[in-house]
This record gives sequence, structure tokens and C-alpha cells, in this order.
Amino acid sequence: MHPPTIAMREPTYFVLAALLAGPLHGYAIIKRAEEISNGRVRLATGTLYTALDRLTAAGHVELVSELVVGGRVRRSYGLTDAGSAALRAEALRMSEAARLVTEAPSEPRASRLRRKPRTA
Amino acid sequence: MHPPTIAMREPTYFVLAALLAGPLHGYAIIKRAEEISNGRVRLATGTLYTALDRLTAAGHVELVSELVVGGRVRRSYGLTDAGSAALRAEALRMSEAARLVTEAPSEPRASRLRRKPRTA
DNA sequence: GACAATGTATCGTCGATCTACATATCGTTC
DNA sequence: GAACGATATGTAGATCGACGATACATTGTC
Repeated sequence: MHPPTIAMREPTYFVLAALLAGPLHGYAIIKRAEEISNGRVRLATGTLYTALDRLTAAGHVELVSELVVGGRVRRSYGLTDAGSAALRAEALRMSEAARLVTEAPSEPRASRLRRKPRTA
Repeated sequence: MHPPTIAMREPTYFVLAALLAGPLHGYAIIKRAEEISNGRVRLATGTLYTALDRLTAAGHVELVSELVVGGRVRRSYGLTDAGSAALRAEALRMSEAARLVTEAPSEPRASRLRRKPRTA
């Protein structure tokens, strides 16, 4: 009938956010995500590499370099314009959702119990 | 090794947020979530009722009344103190995550291409 | 009589994440 | 030189929340 809720999940959001200051390779993304989230988001490797594949297919990130270090390929990923836009849209969505709760009256739940003292 | 990211998903968040102003029954939660999200969050019934079961088991919502209307039970759910706390914690998490992106420098991605004009 | 809105509920599926595993190099410490 | 932690990439299987579809029943409107 209508498009689903499609909110980005937290690990995906932080993969993109980690790339805001410039391209990074996989392991560096894990470290950067942990850093900018104050230790909250610790990406599992299974999450990271599947997310990178998915985000590449979606055009949100792109492979910017492949250099061989110690016989292994080290791939660096960067945000695309679409990825940057998606990240900012998600940030806007979250700040609006958060505002619904943070700007709500301070004792809203108990109001049904304590309201209308003049009718007592 | 360490606790996972455990972020609340958007539909779950809005089920709780819909109850901020007081208890509601299932269908009213769907309508209220759509209202406070400006039409963004349209909860599928499959999502709503399984979420209510899950949130009840977690102690985040509780059954506050059961009245029979037209031969059918209408159940109203309200936020518990734990649910209210979880909702506010989630709002804080989202506003902090959003701030990471909204307060980031405006052209961060392109900086690797356009930086250091004096070296040219 | 058809249809939309109100209302609760279950089922099967999908997709993102998670745990666990596999593999390899580098630098440090004992 | 063995052991270990950090660095580094990747896959397989399981879990879990969300989703679409479906079912059923009432009330009100056209």
C-alpha cells in the first residue's frame, strides 16, 4: 500500500558516519565507529563487511582504493553523494524523533492518575 | 565478547512514544504513531501486536484496561516507568547520534579532493 | 449491497545484525 | 623463538524485529 518505515539501523548509520571525514578501510571503520559513538557501537566484522557490500550496491559508499599490504588487499571505502545525503536525512529523522520525546511534558504518564484535582 | 548495539527500532520507538500522553488501545496506537511522525510511521498490525507482546514481556508497557466493545475485547496499554526510561534513553541516543552528523563540517567528503590549494 | 473505517490477531517471509569461525601479518614481551 | 594482542579481511549459520498477507467482526456511510 505504502512504503515501509525503512529506517536505517544503528550499525549502518555509524558505518556511514565513520566515513564523514574521509575514506577508510574496513578495520579502521570499526575503530572509528567505536570512537565517535563513545564506545557504544562496536561493529562485528560480519556486520561491517556485509554492510559495505550492501551499501556499495545501494550506491551509498564506493571503493576508492585497493592497496596491497603484506600480501593482502586493503580496500578503502568513501561516501558517495547519495550516501552523504542518506546519512544527513537519517540524522534529521532521528533528531525529529528524539525531539518528540525530549520536548514532551515531564510527567505525562502519571497525568491520568493525578489530573483534575478540582473534581475531587 | 561485548554487548551488541541493541538500538531500538523505529516502529518500537513510536509504539512507546505514542503512549507518552497516556494509555491507548492497539488501533489507536497505530493512528497516534502516524500522527506524531507526520505520516512517516505506519505500523502494520503484525508489527504492532507482536511489539506489544514483546514490550509487555520486557516490562516496558503494561495492560491497563480490558473493556468489551461489540463482543470484542479492547485492550489498552500504558507505559511503565521502565518503558518511559527506555524511551527517554533512546531519544537521547538518537539526538547524540544525529548531532555527530548535523554538526559535522559541511563539505567533509570532498575535502580529500579539494584541500590544500596552496600546494598546487 | 458495497465499501471504508474501526479493531484484534496470526502466519510466513525477509533482511540486518550477531555469534562464531577461519586465516594471516606485524610488533612486542618473555 | 614462542606466545600474544592488535591489525586486517572474510564467510556461515542463527536470531529477531518488521513486514505483507490474511482472517474475521462490527459500525457507519453511500
